[in-house]
Amino acid sequence: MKIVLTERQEMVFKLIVDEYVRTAEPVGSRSLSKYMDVSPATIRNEMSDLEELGFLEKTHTSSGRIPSEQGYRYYIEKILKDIDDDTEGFFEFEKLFENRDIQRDEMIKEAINLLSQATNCTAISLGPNAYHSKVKKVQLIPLRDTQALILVITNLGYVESKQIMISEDMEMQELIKVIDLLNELLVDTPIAKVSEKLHYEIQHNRIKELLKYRDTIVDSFIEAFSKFAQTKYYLTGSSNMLYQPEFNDIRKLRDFIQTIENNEIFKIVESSTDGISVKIGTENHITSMQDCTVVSSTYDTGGGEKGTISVVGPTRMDYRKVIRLIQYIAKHIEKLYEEES
Amino acid sequence: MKIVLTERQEMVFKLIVDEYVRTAEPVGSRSLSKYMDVSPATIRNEMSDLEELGFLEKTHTSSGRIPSEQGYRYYIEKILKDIDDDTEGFFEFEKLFENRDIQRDEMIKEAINLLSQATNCTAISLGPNAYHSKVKKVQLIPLRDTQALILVITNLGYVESKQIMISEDMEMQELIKVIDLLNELLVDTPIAKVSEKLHYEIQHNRIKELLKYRDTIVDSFIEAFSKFAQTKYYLTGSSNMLYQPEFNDIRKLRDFIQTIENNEIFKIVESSTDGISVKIGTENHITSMQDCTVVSSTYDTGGGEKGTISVVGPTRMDYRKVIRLIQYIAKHIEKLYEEES
DNA sequence: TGTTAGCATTCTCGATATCGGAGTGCTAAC
DNA sequence: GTTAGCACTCCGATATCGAGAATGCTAACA
Repeated sequence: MKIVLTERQEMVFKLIVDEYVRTAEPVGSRSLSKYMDVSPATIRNEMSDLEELGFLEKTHTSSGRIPSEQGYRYYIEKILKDIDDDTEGFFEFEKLFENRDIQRDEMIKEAINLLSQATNCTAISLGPNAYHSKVKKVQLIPLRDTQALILVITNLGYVESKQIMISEDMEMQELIKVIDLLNELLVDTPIAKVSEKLHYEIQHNRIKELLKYRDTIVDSFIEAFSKFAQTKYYLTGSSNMLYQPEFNDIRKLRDFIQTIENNEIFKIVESSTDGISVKIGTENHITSMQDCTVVSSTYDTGGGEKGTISVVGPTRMDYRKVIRLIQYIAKHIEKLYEEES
Repeated sequence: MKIVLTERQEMVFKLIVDEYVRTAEPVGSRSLSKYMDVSPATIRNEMSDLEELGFLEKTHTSSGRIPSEQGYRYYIEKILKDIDDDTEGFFEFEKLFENRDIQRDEMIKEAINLLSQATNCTAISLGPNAYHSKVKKVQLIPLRDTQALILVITNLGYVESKQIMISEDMEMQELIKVIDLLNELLVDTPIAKVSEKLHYEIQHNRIKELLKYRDTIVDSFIEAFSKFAQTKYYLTGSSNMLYQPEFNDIRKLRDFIQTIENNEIFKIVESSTDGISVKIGTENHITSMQDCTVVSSTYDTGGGEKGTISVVGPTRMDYRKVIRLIQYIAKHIEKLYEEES
């Protein structure tokens, strides 16, 4: 069932959220009365009703009110409904995205830096990994007598390498043949299918040459291929938000740092669905994040891959600002990928 | 001038350091008397003398004693003098280094993980960067019509890449010529000298072909080269040490986290000289690290490059354990590099 | 001369008490 | 439906107190 608030309730609620976000202090009726032309007593009555509806909470019997999780949820739904596309206040970001001299990955990294600064929260970029791009070329480059470098390059420009030892009983001619064969087999194969394909070919004995070096060369290549599957992430700005009053409790502070260092935070971010997702407080299912909200947006790279931009901050964050920024950045990154293809 | 302590002073001092390291509490005369067969009063007299010599401190007029920076310094010098090479208690590490299936960089990373766990401190691995290795090969790999990947490979097996756009007025034949020329010029040139050499050649007009594409291709290559100069680092375990009592003060905790996130901590580690270096408290010149010690050891990669293994922890750390471990790990990494060359 | 017992003194730390301020809920009047 | 007034609650800052753990000093002892 849908709860409908009166206009004045709406106003009281919005004022409380805004004020609480600004000050981190429970909001009392008297301070609200300055913004409305009714008396504190009237506002108290409204507050009492809003509390009964589940939108507000008290920290103790005679404290002011703070928004509840449900309250935030309501507040955010309203924001998501009328997000504008205007870019007011995004000057730094526009300047960044207009810069043609910076490579895409660098640009994403810098956008994350700006995002964490602008929001005073932790900002995270996740993926995309190269798992779904296709093999473009496989190479072997001799470095010294006993050593060579194997290289794998994908159609999207990802590169992985691995050094290998060359024992004396391998002949260079033979090695080159192996590489040629691998190229023949693997070019245009999606990274995800490489291992499968190699095993298939080996089992069916189509490639006798490969077998001879199977243990060393082929395994090394498989290892190089598997590196593509690692998700690339970048996280920054956690120290900003630690100065927020919600982290005045030293245990919370420590637990949060640990959550970040253990990469637990990525579990939440990874699980986010397409489009914008907002996970408030207990919705995160991690104890040390019960006072935090994670806002994420995925972006599409065109190649079936998705990346994610996220902001982690106290539940008491400037949701409008955060959501607008994330959406803006995600769109622009998508555009970067489009331009390249 | 060299201060000589009596045997009993030596004993009192060592007991105080060990006890303080264990409990993080100032050590009183009565608790020491349990380990020595003299009365607390006698020990108090010794303590008083040791304080006058600058080895001990009080936290307030009637508190027990804690070691001073000078005291730690003395204690550490003694440890450094008689480090044994035995590997007692290093079982986990030995197991790791014996594993032939793991690549060097992965092994270093895992050793750093173990190091931070074993010491409850932050462990850091720095470098080596590829700045002093030599160009082995330069490549251009077409990806799509408008796009190509440039690759730079060094004799030590380092690889850097950069994607570039190919405008329509460039001809593939021409590009290949440029690459050939670059190879001719640069192979065997140390990365550090590449930029200089290119500029010299361009100025002296020896390479007309290059000029035509100077803005795009050559600059992109220079950018790829410059990536080699970036130091590679790995840091882990900062959340362990935050639970130590010296970080009970929330401001210290926050400031320390910030120091780590701002990479300031690397300034200290980078500046460490050859062999084992121990920087205690204020020797670090960073306010948020005044209660910390940084222990580092460099290791030699054989190619003129050096890497560093470091541990950052409270001044009250188990110095013997930390120093032995770091030395052991550094030696083994050096061995890994030797085996490869 | 070195060691030790005894004691006044100092300081920390946790528990308890006090008090002003901010805010609420309720009642009664407008 | 709104508002003034008032009793009540709770927080947080500050002060006070006492127990406990050390110390330094003095004087006695071997």
